Amino acid sequence: MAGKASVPSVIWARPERTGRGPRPAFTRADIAAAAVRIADDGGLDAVSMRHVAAELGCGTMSLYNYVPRKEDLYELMIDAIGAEHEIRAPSGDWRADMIRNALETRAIMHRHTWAPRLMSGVYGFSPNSLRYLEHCLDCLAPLDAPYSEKMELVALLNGVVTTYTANEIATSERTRSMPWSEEEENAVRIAYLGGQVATGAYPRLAAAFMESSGPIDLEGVFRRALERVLDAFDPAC
Amino acid sequence: MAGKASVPSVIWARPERTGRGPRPAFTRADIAAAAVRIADDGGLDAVSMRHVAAELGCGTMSLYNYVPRKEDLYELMIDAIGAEHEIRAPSGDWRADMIRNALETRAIMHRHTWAPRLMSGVYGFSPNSLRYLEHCLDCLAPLDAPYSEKMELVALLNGVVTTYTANEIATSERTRSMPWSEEEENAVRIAYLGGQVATGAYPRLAAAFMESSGPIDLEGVFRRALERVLDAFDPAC
DNA sequence: TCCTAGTTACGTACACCGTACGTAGTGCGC
DNA sequence: GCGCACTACGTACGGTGTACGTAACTAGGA
Repeated sequence: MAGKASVPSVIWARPERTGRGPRPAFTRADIAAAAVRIADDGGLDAVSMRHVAAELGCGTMSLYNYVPRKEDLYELMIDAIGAEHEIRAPSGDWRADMIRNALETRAIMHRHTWAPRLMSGVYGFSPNSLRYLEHCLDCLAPLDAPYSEKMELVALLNGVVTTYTANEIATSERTRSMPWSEEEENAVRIAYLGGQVATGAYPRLAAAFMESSGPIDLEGVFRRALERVLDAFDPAC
Repeated sequence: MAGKASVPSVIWARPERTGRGPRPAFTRADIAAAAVRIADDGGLDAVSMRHVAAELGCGTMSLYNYVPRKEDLYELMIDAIGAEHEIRAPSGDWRADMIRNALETRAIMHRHTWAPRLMSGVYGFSPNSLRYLEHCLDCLAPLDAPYSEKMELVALLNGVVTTYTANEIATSERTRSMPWSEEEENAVRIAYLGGQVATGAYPRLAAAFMESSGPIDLEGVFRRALERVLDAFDPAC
């Protein structure tokens, strides 16, 4: 009556099995693990329903019993790597704990370089996401602020971690995938960017590039950004 | 010798036309405009090489003369909406100027809701990106800091704008696309999330949801986040 | 001036994608 | 024990990006 999908579209809202008919051959964890394995070596584009089904050793369409749409498969993948967060008791120093959490998230994303691309299209209420969110709130207990503000902190921090790490991964993959890497860096930055700057249209950019020296320390930039975000929530600042 | 692609993969590094053979029928701007038009009504998934070619009134494979790979089409799209930034002379108040820039970026993204999804896979040195970056550095002239720090400010601010706006768009599209919108919100948040919380496994989350009241003011949250990030760079704080 | 090399234009073809649909087999709840 | 809900999966359809081959065209060098 209301269209094709009369069932909640969020996969976490439907039970894993209902207890009728033959028992399912796989768990969601199995499927997620297979998909993650494929994405880890082969990239996100290698994750297709056919491919995942083959990895599991079943027919393509059988997968649709477990995962109604491909988007839900992505959801399972995000949840699966969320399990890699090592939850440990808060130390009492909320800044240190949150920095640790952020660095761990970054490490996970570097381990699964497809993750940032998925992050921005996903629901965010998977079991492991809830677990991680709960843990963050736990770490933030010493901070005297309403929960709404703590939620904003977590959201902001996660956003910064995601965008920064996405950038790191993008640049690293760009230079890795090119056979000319060094030459490309020169050809583009000098011939094009340098060419643009030399037109005089971008005087401040030109000055900025003059000032910059040597390769930039990505982790340093990342940590500094974290500190700044945390500063913004620290009453002691 | 070195593989299939012996030409720089960044589209901005190759000239728009080379002056031999029949003159091109379209400019990059034409192509970008067509793609943006398609994405605006029809979503990003509607942007296919065939579709864009049809919109331009040419054969599919002709498009490949202008745009070697689809990824480059995305690059053109991002650059095209970057032109919507209205560059105006800095006011002297760098905080106000940067907030204006951020709000404008947010407005552009709300006008082109597919933009955030593209942002994290794109080179970032398109002409209009350079123009915008130059403008930001211009606005930041009154701020006494090295260029490296100003670059970090711009990066952090852009990251925050992108993630926040992406979230806004994601939630708004989720509730829009569902016929049950209100029911879904209840079914999921109460039946599932509430169910999870009721297990007692997430005490802090439970407390947070108890505390939350009424719908949240998205723009308020956004502005607050901006202010916080700027605080972190303001020597007067 | 003509020739030729580099471009544009574009149709065809291939491999792959998500998934709607139909059919067959299976085992729990009544 | 019956029936129904579930699993399993083959086939098929309409779509995708793009490699390749061919024909038309035009600017630079002879």
